[in-house]
Amino acid sequence: MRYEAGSIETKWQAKWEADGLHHARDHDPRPKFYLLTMYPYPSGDLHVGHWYPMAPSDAIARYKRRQGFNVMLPIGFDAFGLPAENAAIERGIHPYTWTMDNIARMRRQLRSMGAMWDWAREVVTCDPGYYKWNQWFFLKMYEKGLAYRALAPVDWCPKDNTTLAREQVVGDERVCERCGTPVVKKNLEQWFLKITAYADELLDFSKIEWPERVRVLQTNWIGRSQGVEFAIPVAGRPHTSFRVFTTRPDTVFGMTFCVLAPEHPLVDELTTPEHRRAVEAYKFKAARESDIERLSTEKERDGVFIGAYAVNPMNQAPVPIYIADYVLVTYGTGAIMGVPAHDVRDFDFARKYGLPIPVVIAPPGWDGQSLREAYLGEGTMVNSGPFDGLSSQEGWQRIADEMVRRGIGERRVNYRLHDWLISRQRYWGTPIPIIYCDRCGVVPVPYDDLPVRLPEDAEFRPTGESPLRYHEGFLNVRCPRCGEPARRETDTMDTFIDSSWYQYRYVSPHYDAGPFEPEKARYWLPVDQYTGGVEHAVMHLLYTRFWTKVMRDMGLVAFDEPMIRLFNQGTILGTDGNKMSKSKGNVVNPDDVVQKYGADTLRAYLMFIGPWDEGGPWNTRGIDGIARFLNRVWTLVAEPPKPAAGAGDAGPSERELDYWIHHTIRRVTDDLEAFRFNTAIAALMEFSNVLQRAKGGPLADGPLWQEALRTFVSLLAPLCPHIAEELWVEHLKQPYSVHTQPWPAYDPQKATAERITLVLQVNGRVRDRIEVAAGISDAEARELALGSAKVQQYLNGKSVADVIVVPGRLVNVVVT
RNA sequence: GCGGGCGUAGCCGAACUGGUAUAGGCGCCAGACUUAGGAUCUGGUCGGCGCAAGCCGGUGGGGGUUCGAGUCCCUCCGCCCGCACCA
Repeated sequence: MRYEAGSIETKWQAKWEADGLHHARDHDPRPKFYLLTMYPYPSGDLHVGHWYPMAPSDAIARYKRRQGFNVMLPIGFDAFGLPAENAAIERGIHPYTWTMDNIARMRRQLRSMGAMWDWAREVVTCDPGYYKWNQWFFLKMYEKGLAYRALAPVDWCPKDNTTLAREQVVGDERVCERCGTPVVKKNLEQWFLKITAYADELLDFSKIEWPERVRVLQTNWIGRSQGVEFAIPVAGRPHTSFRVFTTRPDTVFGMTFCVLAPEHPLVDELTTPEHRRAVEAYKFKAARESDIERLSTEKERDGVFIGAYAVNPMNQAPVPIYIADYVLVTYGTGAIMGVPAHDVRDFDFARKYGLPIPVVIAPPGWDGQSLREAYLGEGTMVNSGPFDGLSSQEGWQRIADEMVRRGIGERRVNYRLHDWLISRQRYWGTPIPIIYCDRCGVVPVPYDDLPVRLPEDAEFRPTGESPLRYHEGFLNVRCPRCGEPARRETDTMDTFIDSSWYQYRYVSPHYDAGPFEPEKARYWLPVDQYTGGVEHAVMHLLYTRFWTKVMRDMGLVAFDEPMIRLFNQGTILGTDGNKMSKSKGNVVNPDDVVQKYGADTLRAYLMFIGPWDEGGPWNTRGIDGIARFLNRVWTLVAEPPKPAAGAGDAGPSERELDYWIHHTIRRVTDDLEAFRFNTAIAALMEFSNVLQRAKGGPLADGPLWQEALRTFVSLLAPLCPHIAEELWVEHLKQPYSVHTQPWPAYDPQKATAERITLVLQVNGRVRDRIEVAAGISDAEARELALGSAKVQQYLNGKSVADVIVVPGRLVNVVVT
């Protein structure tokens, strides 16, 4: 009989479901284990890439449960976002309909995997019962000053006449994904969350076990730098100055110019009439091109003199003021001191415009000549007035002290991290619960009025403008304070808000008195193990850490980090080695694979491709190997031994079979513990090959044989849950369910082979291999090695300098 | 440019703290069973020389440490992924 995956899988899925086998109970004496995999976005483009993160995490969940944990493995959908709205604009389907249809399709498809998801905890973020709490959190943050409104540069598409979300700006050319027009920056009033208030704490990873890679990415993204911010007066204007930030106050005497960002607020005021034309032209160019030009690595640094001069506060030297787009308005103060001798960019700039390049930090052994390139290292201060002769490190502190003493500057820490811009000029997202009243100003929506619901009867215009701006019923509202007519905020929230706290909602998805039920949260939280793609390293994974710290400071949770451990799986690629995409025609549809091979085969294949964190290309032939393996497993367990088979081979001895049982338990246990699914499956394949041989021999059908089969099926169960259940219950006649049986334990004694191959080397080269008892003493091993005829052959009269014995492995005879 | 990672058979990949390189799978070759097989089973499969026993070479190149290096150190080459004028 051939193994019929289809009927077996649907049968057990139905029974598990009916028995509530996968429901995670809130009150349970077992230790809890909260395993979370990043929830999927319900795009219409379903492929096997959705299974790749999911199947192994289900195997972990099943393994952990067998280890005695009360495991929660929830599932939900990241349901807000741009593709739904684009479908609405392009095809006239309402985003809600589009999203819910996709979710329905995905639910069915995901269920066919046979994973132990607790569907009773499902969370869908576009449900008002969910996004109500986004709004609640927003209001709480607003009260604490963590949500604020400010003018900010955003990406703007001049053709569609609308702002674009980050994700809508595509390609190296940074164009609008819909019309291909290059985006520009535009200043708009936007809502921000004050993530920078937590920048320093977010740099502390001591309470989590996350991959080095993610920690490095987050650290760089936050980009902490220490320096001094100080004021530079403008020449001839006693009351005008601008501030600059520097990490090198020790170089301040080398300043020969200043640069303001083109968008700096003082530019217009300081520009002299004869330079206005050039300045305006440069500003225009910078606004239109900065983001595009930035991509060319060899872009020449340029700028424009604005006609005004600044005064170096340390030596009163006047220096020209330029604008240049290499100075960013978004970092530091949007202005810098130009010290060409000790900064690469300033050096290039000074060369281009013929500005002097005086050395103020002498490199060790400096000959007094001018520099060929900027010198960035430490050295001795020169040309720096009273600070001459100091080391640059000491000069750093002394000049900083002097600036503080004179009240013109202070020590400062700057971050690359910006506050989180959450406003989206989009319909399909959580409405920001704010009302604008002409009399009362910015008024938060009262908590009792939450949720602010998205109107269903929205009109999606081809221009891409948010329907909320034209929806009279949504827009017009009474001010909650004075009762006069007012307007709603029409922007919605970034969807990364949804994913910042979804793990908390799974704890009590239907709870109505708060984002989650405190008592249950105390039991389940935080997440013990999180898995997902590394592409979220500096977005979602940073935001959710921020969110947790805010919740902690609100008294909602008592811990500092949302997820203790993190694992980043790789990406599954198409048969051509490229990322799977519809346009490339290399997409593998899991439905087809399940139809042809069954879910267990697909699961095992995905885990067998290679290390989980590396991903890899889909290989159509490779899955045939797994299908053959499961067919052999089926025959092995379900069909009675045939005495005639394997006549020439007596198979393993009883001791050997016992060894294989315990050896395999150890290997599979260690591998699952470390998420090494590929080698766990290889271990099972080896075991099955041994069992195959045993089946033809005298051991078949004895008690040890039965134990071997039970062990094999038991170890296979987390990886291939259906076939294991079928074999366990129907053929081995063991109690339902294999998935609730204790994980097999191994006996370390039995897991050690009785006899081993001892490698004999002469000067590190293998010369002989002999089979010996595993427990052989070093002295015995030494004697056997020296007694080996082959070893003797290589000794050949030379004197033995040393004999190195590695117990259980080898003997190396060193001769001279 | 800076940061992180990687390089092992024809292909995907094993190899724990340095200790038999290439487990397991794919593919390929041969055989068995078959009317037939792209089904199934069995055996073989790093390269060179050799009838064979065996010898030699071999983990991107070169060098080093060590009794012993895929693993550690230096250096070069190639590939992938982030960030990219951050003052």
